[in-house]
Amino acid sequence: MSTTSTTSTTPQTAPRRATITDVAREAGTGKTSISRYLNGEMSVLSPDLRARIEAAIARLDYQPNQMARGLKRGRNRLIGMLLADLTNPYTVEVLQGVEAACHALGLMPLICHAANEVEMERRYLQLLTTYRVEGVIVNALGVREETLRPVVGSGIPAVLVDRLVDGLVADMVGLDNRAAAELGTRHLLESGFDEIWFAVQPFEQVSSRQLREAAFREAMGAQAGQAGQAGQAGQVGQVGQVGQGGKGRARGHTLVLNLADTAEVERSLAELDRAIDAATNAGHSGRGGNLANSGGAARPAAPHSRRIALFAANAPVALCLALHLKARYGADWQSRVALLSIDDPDWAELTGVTTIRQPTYEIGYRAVEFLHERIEGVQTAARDCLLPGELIVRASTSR
Amino acid sequence: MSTTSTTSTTPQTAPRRATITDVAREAGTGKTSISRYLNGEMSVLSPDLRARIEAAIARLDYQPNQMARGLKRGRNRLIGMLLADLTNPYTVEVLQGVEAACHALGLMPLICHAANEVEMERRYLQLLTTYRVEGVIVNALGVREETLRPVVGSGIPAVLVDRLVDGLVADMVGLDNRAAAELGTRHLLESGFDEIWFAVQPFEQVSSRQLREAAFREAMGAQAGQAGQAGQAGQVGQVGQVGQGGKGRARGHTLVLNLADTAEVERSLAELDRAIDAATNAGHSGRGGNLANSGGAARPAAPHSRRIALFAANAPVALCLALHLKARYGADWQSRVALLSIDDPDWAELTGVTTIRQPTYEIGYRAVEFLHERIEGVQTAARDCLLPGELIVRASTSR
DNA sequence: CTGTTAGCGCTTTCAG
DNA sequence: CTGAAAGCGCTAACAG
Repeated sequence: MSTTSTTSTTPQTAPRRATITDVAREAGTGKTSISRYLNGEMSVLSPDLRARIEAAIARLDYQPNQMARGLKRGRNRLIGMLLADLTNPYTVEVLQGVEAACHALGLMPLICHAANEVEMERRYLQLLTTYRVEGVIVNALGVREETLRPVVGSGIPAVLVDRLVDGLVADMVGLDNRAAAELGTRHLLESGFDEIWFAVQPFEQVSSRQLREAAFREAMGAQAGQAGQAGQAGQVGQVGQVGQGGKGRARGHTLVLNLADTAEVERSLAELDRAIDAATNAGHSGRGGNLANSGGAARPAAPHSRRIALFAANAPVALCLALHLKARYGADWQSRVALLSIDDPDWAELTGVTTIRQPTYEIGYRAVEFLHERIEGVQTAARDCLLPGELIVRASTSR
Repeated sequence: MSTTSTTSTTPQTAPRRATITDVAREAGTGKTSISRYLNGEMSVLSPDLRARIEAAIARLDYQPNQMARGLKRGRNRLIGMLLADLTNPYTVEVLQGVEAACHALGLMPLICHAANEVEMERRYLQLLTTYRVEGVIVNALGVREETLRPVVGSGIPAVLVDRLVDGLVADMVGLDNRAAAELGTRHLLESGFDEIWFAVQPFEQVSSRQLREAAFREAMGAQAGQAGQAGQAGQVGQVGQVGQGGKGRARGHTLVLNLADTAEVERSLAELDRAIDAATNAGHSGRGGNLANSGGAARPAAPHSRRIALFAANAPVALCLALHLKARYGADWQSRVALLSIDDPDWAELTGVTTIRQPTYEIGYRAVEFLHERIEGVQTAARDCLLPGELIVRASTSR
């Protein structure tokens, strides 16, 4: 690395940008006409004047100052886009839709990445407010009505993405969580798994997670025959009834994975490991040794063991599970447990994991459309736009 | 989906935000004092006045308008961050560093995602200019000096990330490409591979790709014994000399993968397949049928076959290769070819692919620091900051 | 210590 | 068709 450091501070004499006044002078006319030209009011300009202006602008390489325009007009075409976590492929994809829509509607998105920090979130929201954005699209984490106060309180329209915010009434667009979770669960059930673990991050605060988890439990309860009682929701809730390998009812569990806390994750995964070993009929002795069960190294899972599947509530959770399983059971972990995930990251295809793809692009696009309408003054009651997910079956669940 | 559409357009009567004038009136003083308060010039305010102002601000929930401040001051603390492709994990990681640095330096990054569209790139650069950002950090694709003209021409400082821009002299921070490529190549060589394919996107335009490819060729040429002549660089260049399985010199090839063109990719991959099948001594009758060379279809890799490795110039290329190989050779493709990639995406660990991790966070952080210095007027000659990559050996190359 | 006075660059009445 | 004048919300000399 070569980093010279001749710190010779001397406030650069930037070749001052041309202003509307300069152009007016250069074109031998008044600022008003220039302004008219800039705003496309061509019909009100004589061809001659128009030509002179055009020339002057070119000669001076003039570019109108958006800030100034915004100040005067009271609208700057800026909207804020608050993202909880760019590390999640979901977010990036939604963003693509947002960008496309903004482009189409002449808006400029101010992208703010909270990087999973509630504090950042607050800071950005506040910042967006001071920059007088015309609206905000929010996909955040700990957002409570209170956090959104500075913006919503200022009368700045907001539309929510993926999750609702408790006290707040606002448009929201996202996945049809209930349907998606049900779709996934049914697929697993139909594929004949006897035990399904729904892994999800702490969901008390996040509506989408809540809905997914609830729908999973319901779907488990509604298996084929009679309806089952809903299991209690807790660290590790239990849903449905025990099914003995064959055709009985499949068993359902909820596993909370607090990705923000390594120790907790560790504990949850241990819980899971125990279940897998049990279901799979294979004793597994910790990090050193392994599987000293069935004599022959034949198949990893004993013949009559229960088939177990993991249902990840989103990509980050799925990745966490996959990494763990791979570390524990080796490259061949999928022969032991199936994995299904909501979200469809690139490694899913590579790894053969079944997923439920969210219509991310459209989610982003619609969000901007909603926001745009609000900005234009539409007064409709808060709307919810729930888009369907698409099941992509891969090797993991279709052996 | 439920989307009501009672489009009752009625330009919302937003509860107008309080202005500095309102506060002044409310506090029974002049705007100047308010301004002073806002700018922390507390020492110049009597405790009494100060208290009144404080109260007034709170009462009115006043928030200074950044646009107006910027207009007056001539600086708005905004910097532009132009990204070529958020889909690439590298980009997101760099962004984290950028955000952290901005936070620390009191800057607000305007993130612009070109999504691999040269046109977008131009548009955004232009836009950033009109918003009068104080500087830009550029990580772009087709950027030629010309595209950057609007900004650099305006005297707006710019710092490049990852790649240089031909005609432009500006600070740049990125990976030490030569060292990284050499590191990777040497690792492969030392691991005993007999044939190495360096896969890279078209590199004529992108300095970092160029450097990586060149360094790869050099490293191949500099193998153990005598130096070998540099192979020609072309669609499929050849480097180094043929080595017969055992201890001879390893053979090197460059494979260009134009990810933007499916057909081209197809062709390049076919080329690669042939090589793999040949090296691997195994007839593989793919869906089209091919390789009618070696008779027996015995084990995937014959005993005395050459060991072949792929060296991907970055994550997108690596992903493309991995997906293809998996599709062609099944889940067990890694027993046939080894894969090493510059960049360390999450699926690398999951999949056991060896990588060279870039110090992404630091790259982003340094870029902002450089830019900040420039904004403050530092006049030093253009600097290059080359950070080292870290080799992360995984199963793929360490059997 | 505090207020008055000019604008920053642009849009928008309101008269020509 | 065209321009002069009055600000948008805020800061920065200058005087008190």
